[in-house]
Amino acid sequence: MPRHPENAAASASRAATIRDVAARAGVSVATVSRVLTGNYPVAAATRTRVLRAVRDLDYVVNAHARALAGNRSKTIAVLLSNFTSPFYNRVASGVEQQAMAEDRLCMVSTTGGDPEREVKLVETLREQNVDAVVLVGGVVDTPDYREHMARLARLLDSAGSRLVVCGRPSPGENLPVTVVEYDNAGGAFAATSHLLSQGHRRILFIGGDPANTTTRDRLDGYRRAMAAYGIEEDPGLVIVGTQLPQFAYAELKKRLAAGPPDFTAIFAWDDHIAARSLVALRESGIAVPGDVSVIGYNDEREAQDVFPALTTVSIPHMELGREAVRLALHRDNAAPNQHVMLGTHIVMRDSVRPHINA
Amino acid sequence: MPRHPENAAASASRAATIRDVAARAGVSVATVSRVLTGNYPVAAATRTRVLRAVRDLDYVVNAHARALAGNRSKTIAVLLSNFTSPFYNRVASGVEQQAMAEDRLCMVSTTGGDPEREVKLVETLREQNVDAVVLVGGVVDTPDYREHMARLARLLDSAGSRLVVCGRPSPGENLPVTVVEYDNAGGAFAATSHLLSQGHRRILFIGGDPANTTTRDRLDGYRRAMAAYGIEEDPGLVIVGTQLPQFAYAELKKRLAAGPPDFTAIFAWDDHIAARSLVALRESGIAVPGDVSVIGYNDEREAQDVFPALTTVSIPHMELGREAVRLALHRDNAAPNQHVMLGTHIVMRDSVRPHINA
DNA sequence: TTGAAAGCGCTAACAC
DNA sequence: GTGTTAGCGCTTTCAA
Repeated sequence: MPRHPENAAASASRAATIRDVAARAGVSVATVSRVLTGNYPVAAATRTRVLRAVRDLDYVVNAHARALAGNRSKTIAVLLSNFTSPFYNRVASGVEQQAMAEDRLCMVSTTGGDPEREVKLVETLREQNVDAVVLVGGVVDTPDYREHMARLARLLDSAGSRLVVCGRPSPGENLPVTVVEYDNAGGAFAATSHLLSQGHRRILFIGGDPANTTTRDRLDGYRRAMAAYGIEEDPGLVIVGTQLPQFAYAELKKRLAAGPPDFTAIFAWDDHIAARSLVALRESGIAVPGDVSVIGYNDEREAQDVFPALTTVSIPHMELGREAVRLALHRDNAAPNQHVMLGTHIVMRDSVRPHINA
Repeated sequence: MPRHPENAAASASRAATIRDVAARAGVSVATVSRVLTGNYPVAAATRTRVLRAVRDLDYVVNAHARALAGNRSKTIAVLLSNFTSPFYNRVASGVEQQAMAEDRLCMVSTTGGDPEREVKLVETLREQNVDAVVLVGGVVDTPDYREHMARLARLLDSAGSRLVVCGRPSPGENLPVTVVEYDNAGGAFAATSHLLSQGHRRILFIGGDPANTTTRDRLDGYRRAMAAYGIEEDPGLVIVGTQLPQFAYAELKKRLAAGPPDFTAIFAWDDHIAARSLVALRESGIAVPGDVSVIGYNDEREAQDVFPALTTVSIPHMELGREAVRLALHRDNAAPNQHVMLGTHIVMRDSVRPHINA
């Protein structure tokens, strides 16, 4: 039994198309299209009729047909290493915010930190015809990987899309890629300098995967600050391995079990590691900041809730994401590669105290 | 100057299409399509030639054309209230995991907790022809909102898509919607009962927006547990308002400044609020769990890092997300509405101690 | 100001 | 096994 057209939308087995709208409004599909895209003058009366038909039929354009017919797909893709790191999420949040402001949809996927999977996802995103692909976070930087990135950048570029890397170094010069960094090494330099200015000389660097670019840069800042104070590096004061908090926790416990700390301050790779270090310290009967000072990185919410509240390095996460989208969408075709670096700053709380007997 | 076809991919202004591949492989587009979708037998030699052409041209299918030509778009959409809540992220993580396992892309957007924006986003997602839309997290449940949801469910359904609500009550019976809940009230009941079994009688419930369904359920569990112990409710022991940690912090400080605590335990709306409560308590010179016990909800990573480590209610976040996708994709058309409820459990740590002088 | 019609790139009958 | 071809729903010339 045929249904009344009035009821069609609510129970139709097939979604309404532009043709249905045109028929109902008594105009051509072209006119409907014009009303909907709004890029062409249409008589007011006609527009009203079309709009009414659209409402009556619960019509929405088919984004795929629209994308196919020439327009881009109006989406920005973000690739994170995982969903559960507040750091990445805040960047993603910034991306999403700006994407929305620029009338784009936002698509988030995770790579699990696996470069291979990252490459494969970019392929898939290429299929989607996205406006830009934003890669967030540090990575293991091998020549092989760089080569892959370079290829992806060109591929995306030739498809009218854009590769943006956010919080990681450029995969190379003269590539059609947008780089949005924060001053990672600078933040580490500042954190270490802060500790040094408080009289600390034996500063333990803990956490992070040494192959990771983020670790490399933070370690670099740490070393430069030490050198600037004329302190030669003690390799025994650098504990790296993985960026898992439990790694740092276990290492610290082991070290503290072996004897009293041979350091007066800790520069933790990030706030999670700092938080777990606080626990290890407390369990070993060492007071913070009484006996040992601790400084973190990232200024995560957690930093305010642990005891004592963490002094840490704040990164402009959201702004990183926003800038990524802004740059990718409004790029100047004359200048193929864009590169900006955002600053960081220290947030002082209660986990650092001057060291007197230096 | 025309380029060599060999170089075309790297610098073409136009991405390769299936026709280019067909031409290069010396076959028809249909054959290329068959090789690519793999749903039809093709001679081995032909397949090899096609695959080579694909590689040579850096060809990837146009997802929009494919979606338009009949297939669904192979994407799952997730709507969160925000990106920065670990709770939502873990659910999103589960969704993404399962989506990937089912060979789907995952699209995440945020609503800022605004029902109106949620509705608008679902519209946009409808344009995208997604396989399913997963709505995560509690919401302000008004009749108006329910009506909207019902409409969206039908709309999505008629477009062959599926609405999944995750961690919030069903918008109504007999609707083509999948509901994946966790036992929110049950968790609150267990948490409160745990406190009661430890001898606590004056238990402060703190945090949450009373209009929010999550708050409603947790408060319900709290009350049922109190009633089960024959304790009549003291409205002065329920502090609700917003789910912002600073709200709970400020309220608690105010109350503690006015005099010694008139409660021996706190049931915090979530772990963030519990963490901030810990800070407020510490600042007011009240020992935890010596003077006051605290229990949280969600078992966020933070729960392990604060001092003392929080006893809390664990929710199967990831499983919630996975189940949402699983159900949405493999639904039985005969049974329009699906509904599952996952259990919660208490994780005991150091923030609860028996209350002696009860 | 509006309509007709030619694609966009792909899949899936339908032929051979 | 493989090729031909008719759409999928939309945008956009080109005409009127």
